[in-house]
Amino acid sequence: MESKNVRIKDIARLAGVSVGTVDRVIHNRGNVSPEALKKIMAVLNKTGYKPNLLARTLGSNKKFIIATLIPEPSLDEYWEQSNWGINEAREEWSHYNVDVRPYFFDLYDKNSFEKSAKMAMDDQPDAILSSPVFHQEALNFFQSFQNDSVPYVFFNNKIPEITPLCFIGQDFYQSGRLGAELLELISETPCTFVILHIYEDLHNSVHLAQKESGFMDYFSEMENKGIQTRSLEFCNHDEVTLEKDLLSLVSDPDIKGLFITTSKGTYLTASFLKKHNRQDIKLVGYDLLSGNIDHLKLGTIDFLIDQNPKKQAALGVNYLANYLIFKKGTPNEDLFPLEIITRQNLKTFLGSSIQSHLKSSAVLNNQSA
Amino acid sequence: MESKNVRIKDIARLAGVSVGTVDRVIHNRGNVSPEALKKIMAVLNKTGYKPNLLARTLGSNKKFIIATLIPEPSLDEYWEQSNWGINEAREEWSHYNVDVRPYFFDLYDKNSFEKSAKMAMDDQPDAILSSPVFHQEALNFFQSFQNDSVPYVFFNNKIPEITPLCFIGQDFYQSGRLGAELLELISETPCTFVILHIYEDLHNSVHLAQKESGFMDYFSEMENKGIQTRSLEFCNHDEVTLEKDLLSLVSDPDIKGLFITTSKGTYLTASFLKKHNRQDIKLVGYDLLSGNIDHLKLGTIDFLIDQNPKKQAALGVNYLANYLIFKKGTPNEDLFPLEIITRQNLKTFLGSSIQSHLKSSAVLNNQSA
DNA sequence: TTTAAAATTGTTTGCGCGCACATTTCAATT
DNA sequence: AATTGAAATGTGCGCGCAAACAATTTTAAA
Repeated sequence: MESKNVRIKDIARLAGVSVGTVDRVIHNRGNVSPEALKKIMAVLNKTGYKPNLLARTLGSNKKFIIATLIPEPSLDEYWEQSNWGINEAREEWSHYNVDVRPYFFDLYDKNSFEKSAKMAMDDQPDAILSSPVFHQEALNFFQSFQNDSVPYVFFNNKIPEITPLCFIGQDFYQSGRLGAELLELISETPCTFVILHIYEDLHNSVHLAQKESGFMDYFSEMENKGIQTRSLEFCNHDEVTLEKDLLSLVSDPDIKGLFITTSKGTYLTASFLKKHNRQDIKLVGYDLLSGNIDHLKLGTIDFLIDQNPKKQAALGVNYLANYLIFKKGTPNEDLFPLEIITRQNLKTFLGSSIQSHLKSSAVLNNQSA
Repeated sequence: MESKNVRIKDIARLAGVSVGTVDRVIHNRGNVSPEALKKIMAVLNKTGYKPNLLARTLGSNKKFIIATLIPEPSLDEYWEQSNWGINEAREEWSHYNVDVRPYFFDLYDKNSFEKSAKMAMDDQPDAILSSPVFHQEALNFFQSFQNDSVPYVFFNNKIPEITPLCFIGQDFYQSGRLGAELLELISETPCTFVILHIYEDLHNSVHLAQKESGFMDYFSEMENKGIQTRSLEFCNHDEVTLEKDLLSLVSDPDIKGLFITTSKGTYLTASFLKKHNRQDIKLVGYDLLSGNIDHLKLGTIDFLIDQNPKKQAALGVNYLANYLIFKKGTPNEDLFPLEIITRQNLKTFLGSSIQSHLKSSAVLNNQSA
């Protein structure tokens, strides 16, 4: 019915050379005469040779080290979920030739990033997975060893100046448009919508800016239905200041909806609205943090857009591992579908995040589904 | 830093026996003395031995056949997508010891199901993946070889009387609730919502009934906001009859929203609404068929719920392949997250269905992410 | 020419496992 | 005590490949 898979041995026989020479050609190791090369290439093309990845991995006992560099997960639920993803992939690959070594840094301390990055490099990793939340520091760091050709993959955050092997995350612009659409769908016009960036401090906000563009464009493109938009940044706020600022914001009776661009900001705002009994204001935010889940159930939050930090991180490791071991290419970027969470589908997302759908196998197929 | 992975040889050494005996214990082949068993088990547990799946697969040259049995894809866009998933998984596994053999039957001909099923069995497959759309016929068929212990996985459809190795699909009840919620979110009350089952004929509608329960329960649970519900079945309709029935339905001015439970019914209804300029009626339906995509873009359809037929099918193959080769267990059911598609996130779903997120490797990790 | 160095080619080993097969143990039967 | 055979245990090969290693041929310098 189907021909047996062609092996290196078969190639060698057909080309009239030994397996060693074939191996040299396959791996571009040089020291092959032009004639031999030509013959082997011909056979290789004719037979459509595909190496047996199982055997390849088994045979080579080279160990690969993948360093991961993300914010300390114990301090932040979002990064905790990323870390789950890393650990999951780590576990998957642990039996083979891949050693995933996690490094963490303090989300509020640029120095700690540099320190952890240095420690990671001391391990001489073969690849790096990182979420470069500190723009300038990450820029310095990753540029410094670009010539070392240590491949790296970014997730969650981009650095515009640098092109990693792959970026894994969302289409932030479209994400902003989606937030706008969701608010519009559930609100009565005319009214004012506010896009609100609530973040700790210091971290680069390229992706927040993109969300904002999307949000704004959405409304400016449509025929005027009497929707006003405002943009605000609450940065470096303590809770008291945040509450004060939010109070003054929602005192505007035209405001019917808020779009919060950060996951932590989402539940902070939800708590505020709940406390002041302003559930009339619609709220769209990000991610399945426990606080967000609670407020979604309560109805304080109307929609969540899931960034799926766990899956992002796990996929990052898988891409790199496949790249190292099987020389599989990665896409330049892998932008996840924008998943909308409501009260009624929440449960189905929680269930599957435990036993999720990256089910195929990290080692052999990198390719879609 | 980390101990080298423990091998069978190490187990044997630590337990003071030979690798052969360890092998017998690992595979429950019997013929092992109680003392040896005890010692080996102890070492096995202590070391947390995990077999090297690469080596295991490489060494054994047993070929497995997985038969897939679904409706003819050329006649139906939904099943075409399922078939993509099968082919993708088939390709992934083709280099190894798994041969996926697709069989098709006519969605409108029960006899053809029985015929194809028979043909599939003649191949003596080691496992079967199917979507049992014909209730009684599938029941007969799968019961007949239950004692042969050929494992089978269902996707898309369930048969209540039979428990397959795994069911892959949606939580239909919750799916109905989600449809209800989405309609409610975008409509102004008081009004009437209609849940509409439009299907060809004959196929078992257990999952449609569950969607209906969810839909109805959602509204009956909430405090009365003046929402009426109706349920209708348009079955075995030609286009003319369908149009007539729809016309009479939407002549009721209270009707502000429709929930269509089938993918094909969704674009048929959308076309109707478009043609008669009744885009004021909200429409929630199923799946990314091209007609549905068009009408979602146009705004005739407000929300689509994606059943992800491609991913369901691919995952089904992966589960079975992993089960056969690696003896990996499967969950009893794998219910996908209920994905909501709108105009603004549509693009992100289309992009990733081409190059989707079942990225890990089908062969080695079956385990989540 | 002779000879060493370089370039090219061929051979072998081992990765960890499954499985076929060989070997040993030991109790039951003669 | 000798024989048998089943139960228990041990050994060795091969899966396809990478890489170390060995052998051969070619080239260039003496």
